Order: sequence, then structure tokens, then C-alpha cells
Amino acid sequence: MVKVQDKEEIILKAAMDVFVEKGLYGAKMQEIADKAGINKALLHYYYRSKNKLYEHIFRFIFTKITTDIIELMNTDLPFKEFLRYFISKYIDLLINNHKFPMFIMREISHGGKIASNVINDVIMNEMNCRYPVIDIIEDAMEKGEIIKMDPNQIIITVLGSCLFYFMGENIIRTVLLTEKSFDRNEFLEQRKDAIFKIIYYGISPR
Amino acid sequence: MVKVQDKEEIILKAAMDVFVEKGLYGAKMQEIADKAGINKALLHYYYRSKNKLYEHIFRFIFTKITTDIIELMNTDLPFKEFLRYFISKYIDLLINNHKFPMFIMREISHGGKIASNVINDVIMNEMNCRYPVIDIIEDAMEKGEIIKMDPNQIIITVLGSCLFYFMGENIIRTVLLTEKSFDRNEFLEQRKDAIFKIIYYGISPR
DNA sequence: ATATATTTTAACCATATGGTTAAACTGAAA
DNA sequence: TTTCAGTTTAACCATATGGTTAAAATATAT
Repeated sequence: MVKVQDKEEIILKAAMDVFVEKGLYGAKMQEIADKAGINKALLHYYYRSKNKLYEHIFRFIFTKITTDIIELMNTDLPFKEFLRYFISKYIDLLINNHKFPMFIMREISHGGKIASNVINDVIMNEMNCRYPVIDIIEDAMEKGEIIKMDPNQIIITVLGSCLFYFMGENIIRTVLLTEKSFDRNEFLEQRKDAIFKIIYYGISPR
Repeated sequence: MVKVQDKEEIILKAAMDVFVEKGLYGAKMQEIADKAGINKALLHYYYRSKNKLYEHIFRFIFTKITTDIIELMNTDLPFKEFLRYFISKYIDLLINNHKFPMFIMREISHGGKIASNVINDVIMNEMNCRYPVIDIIEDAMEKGEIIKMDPNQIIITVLGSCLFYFMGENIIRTVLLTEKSFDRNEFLEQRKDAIFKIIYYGISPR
């Protein structure tokens, strides 16, 4: 017989697939139950309501990617290497979780309670006010390695450049990257390099 | 009495608000009817079904922003000025339609028929195979004004840098831009400048 | 083996929702 | 004024869906 913990994990995995794919409203409890190989009543037995289950999933995913990113920022590398390292590892992260950004953004853009509760919790716990990146960037500015500007502009440019491909992959592939021989892995390796070069030299003194 | 065309516009506006805010599944016909000040039956009288209405809205929005962007690219400016102009105008566009990108992305990421039909139609009509930007970029590379790299990397970086703020505004404001005195307009003006500088100098020869 | 607690299920229930229908209303043409 | 096409509405319908219940099945302890 399947152990409780395993069963819980099976359910969670099924729920995650469906919610990530279709969002809160588009997901149906029946579909989740089917995917987990159980029936609806058991789903409610484990997770009292759709909203509870959804919040569970959202919290799990949001926490995972937040801690992953914070992990990436926790380094002593000098700025240039840090930037290269961060971009590369962040894109690796996205390759392995390519549907998460859209899922999170979709939920956040709704501005519902579920998202904001989780976000507040996670930010309270994981991030203590000031993130290390800001310090790393400001330090590099002090040393004259990069030009002075609002560090947030740099951060948003890095994140946006990395994320956009994954959020819009379908349309980008339809409109922009239309070659039949397109090699996703190769392109993403080039992408790491391009983002690093553009941004690093874009903020270097001239 | 309200004219037919006006009424149609009222309905379309209401439907747009609700669909953009909540997506296909989250939107309810009743809510759209209420917002338009009519009842459900009339909604079905004008637009036979929810899917039809949704496709109408999606097509309208997708066409609008696509043609707006193509319009921006239709210029004779030299590369440097073109890049500055494009970023500035594109962000202005996003300021005035800040919920559209998320709406479009959400739909596209589903990969449903509705989106792909519309996209194929619009791309067939509006874009004839090769976009002017690629030419502008490759031209600048020939002249040695910018370094050689896959033009798509530049395009994706520009679009991602511009779009990301609008797609993730809620979370960015929560996590990154937390000052009470934050001035959105001022920040976005700075953003135009930052994106231009980072990318232009990032792809300039050194 | 028996009793007890925990899992799992089939059958229901109440409500929400997309969609229909037939009748009533309205404005303009004849 | 009458007529008729085009509008608008209230009342309905069928289905889907989140959620409940009570009983059956299973595991565990004694």
C-alpha cells in the first residue's frame, strides 16, 4: 500500500501540474484527482478546499524560486564574476522550472489575497530588508568598476532579460526564432553570454 | 436611445476590462453584463458565446499592440536614435496599456487555439516575414557601429527590459521599489534612459 | 481474532454558470 | 395608425463544479 507521505506527494505533484498549467480558475478539482489517481472526496480529505490546495502550491513554488534566487546571490565573487555567475545560474534555474515565472506572475497580477499573503510571509522570513545584491552593486560603483545609476535599474534589466524568454517562449518562437534548425539549449547558452556582455559592458565606465 | 455602435462599444469595453483582469476562465458573463449595464441574454445576442467574445477581445488587443509596435519600427532614424526612440515610445505605449502584456502572455502561455489562430492571422497580415528591425540592426553591425551578435539577442533584451516592469509591477514594487516616496512616472522616465544606455553601450564596440 | 482508528469510495447536494426561449418593447417605415 | 424588423428582458434549462456524507474497506493495536 502507498504510504501517506507518498500519496500526499503524488497529490501535490498533480495539483502543481494542473494549477501551473491552468491557473486557479482554469484548474478543476476533478482533473487534479484524476491525475493523482484518486477521487475528488479524497482530495478534499487531504486538502480541505481548492483555495487551500492552491495556496499550498503557490507557497511551495514561490518559496522555492525565492530561496533559489537568494541562494544565488549569497556569494563572495567580485562583481564581474558575480554577474556572469548569477545570469548563468538563474537561466539554468529557469530552464528547469520554465513554467513557474508565468504561474507566479499571473497570480500576482491578479493582486488577490492568496498571493499577497504568501509574498509577505516569504519576504518576511527569507529576505531581511536589504538584499546582498544592492550592496554588491553599490560596492562596484564605489570602486569605479561600473558607472553610477540606480541599482534597481540594473537589477530589473538583468531579471527582465533573463525572464522574458521563458515567459514569452511561445510567441518569441513564433515571431522571432522561426528557423527550423533552432536549438533551444544552444540558444540559451548564447543568451547567457549575450545578457552578460550587454549588461556588463553597458554599465562599465567608458 | 443608445445607438447600436455605442452599445457594442460599451459591451466591448466592459468585456475587455473583465477579461484582461481575470482571464478567460476567471471572467464571468454575468459580470461583463453587469459592467455593461445590460443582461446576459443581450450579451449572447451580440456575441454568440463567451469564447467568441473572448476571441474578439484577444484579437483586438493583440492586433492593437502589434500594429503599434510595428508602427514604432517603421522609421528612418539612424540606429542610435532609433534605439532611443523605440525604447521611449514602447514604454509610453506600455504605460497606457499596462495590463495588456500580462493578458497576452497569459493567453499565449496556455497555448490554446484562440491565441494561436489570432497570432497566425495577425502575423500573416501585419508582418511580412522579415521585420525592419533586423535590417536596421544588421546594417548597424555592418557599419561597425555595434558589435556582431545574433540580432535576436538584442531584440529580446530590449523587449524584456521594457516589458518586465509592467508584467511584474506588483511584485517589483513590493520587493524592490519599496520607498514610500516612489514616483512611478519619474522612475519610468529614468527606466527609458537606463535601458537605452545599458543596451546601446553594451553592444557598442570597445 | 476482535476492536478501533484511519483511508477510500460512491452517491449526493447546492450553487454557479454558460446558454436558450419566448414574449414584450421600441422606433421607424408605409 | 399599423406594421415589422430590430432590441431587450425575465424566466428557464442543462451542465459543471466545489464540496459533503455515510458507509465500506483497510490497516493497526490488543
